[in-house]
Amino acid sequence: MTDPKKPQAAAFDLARFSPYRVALAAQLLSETLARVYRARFGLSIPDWRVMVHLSQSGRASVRDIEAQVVMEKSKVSRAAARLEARDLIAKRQSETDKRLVELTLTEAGQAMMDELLPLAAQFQARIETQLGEDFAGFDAALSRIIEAYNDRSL
Amino acid sequence: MTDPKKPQAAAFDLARFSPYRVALAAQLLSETLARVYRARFGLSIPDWRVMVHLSQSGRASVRDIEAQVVMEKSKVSRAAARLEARDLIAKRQSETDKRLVELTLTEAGQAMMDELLPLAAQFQARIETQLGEDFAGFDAALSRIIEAYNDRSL
DNA sequence: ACAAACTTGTTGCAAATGCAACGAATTCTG
DNA sequence: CAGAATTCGTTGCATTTGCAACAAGTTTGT
Repeated sequence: MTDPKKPQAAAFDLARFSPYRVALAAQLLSETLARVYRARFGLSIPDWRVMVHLSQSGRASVRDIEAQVVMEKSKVSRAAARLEARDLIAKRQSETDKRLVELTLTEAGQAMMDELLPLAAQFQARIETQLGEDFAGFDAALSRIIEAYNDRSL
Repeated sequence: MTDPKKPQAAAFDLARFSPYRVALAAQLLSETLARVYRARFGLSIPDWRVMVHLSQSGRASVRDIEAQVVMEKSKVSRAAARLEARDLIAKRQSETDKRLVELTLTEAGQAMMDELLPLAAQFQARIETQLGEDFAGFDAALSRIIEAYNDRSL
């Protein structure tokens, strides 16, 4: 018999709380990846996100990256400054709109991504293998969450 | 025909990269919750995690929380200091091992959790509803990830 | 029983972060 | 077209973070 005085509060268990579990999974995956990025390429996660986006889009402004990669613009700006200092990307003022800064990969940056992206793809493949039949539901759930909470709801 | 010069690098797409998607989902969920914790209770996420753990375990040392809630001990220590200053938790030296600090909820802290936990439970229920049939696979996948990456693998 | 090794929690410090403010550029409005 | 409002990127500032160093306490090995 359980103590009738404690209303049990639905016996809340942090270890079963999805927001906590997602945060934990994200942290573990990020740390694993960050170890590779950092050790082999000297990239932080913001750095890496900027590099990947440029590798995909060819060129992009700070604002583009802010929107598509979901990082504060100041974070993007500082990542870009770091990457430019290392000559991995080039920054130049856009000609059509002089407020915008056009970011592009340099050759060195391109070369780094040629080395890095296969590793990332491999990591992705590994995750899919590890999750097996659960991957589909997992990915679908992520899509729903991302969509549902993408603006300031609740 | 695609350009034979670009090896395509498996056409890497950040938006399909699971670590990125998980990080994004975690960020969105955390922000949503943090808004509630902060606005209604003045708690940061580290604060909230400590409170929840104490609410479950009754008493715990910094090290216990570090292990079970996966937060750096300095983060736990500082959260505990903040919470003690607000009189939401009590800190005292353990009698059996004087290195340890025993943390417990004060009455005020208990009262806060009595108000907070139902909201959390409600949020959890909402997520499960939103994810519907995908929730099972989602949760199973999270378990696998958490288990697989919980030590310094890769 | 004693020294060495380890554990626990706090703190100093440098780096990262979020936010607001800003200057420059552009768009909107009448 | 002029002035107001908006957008863009950077930077200053206060806060948070992670890491290493540390003091205090405990355990281990002999």
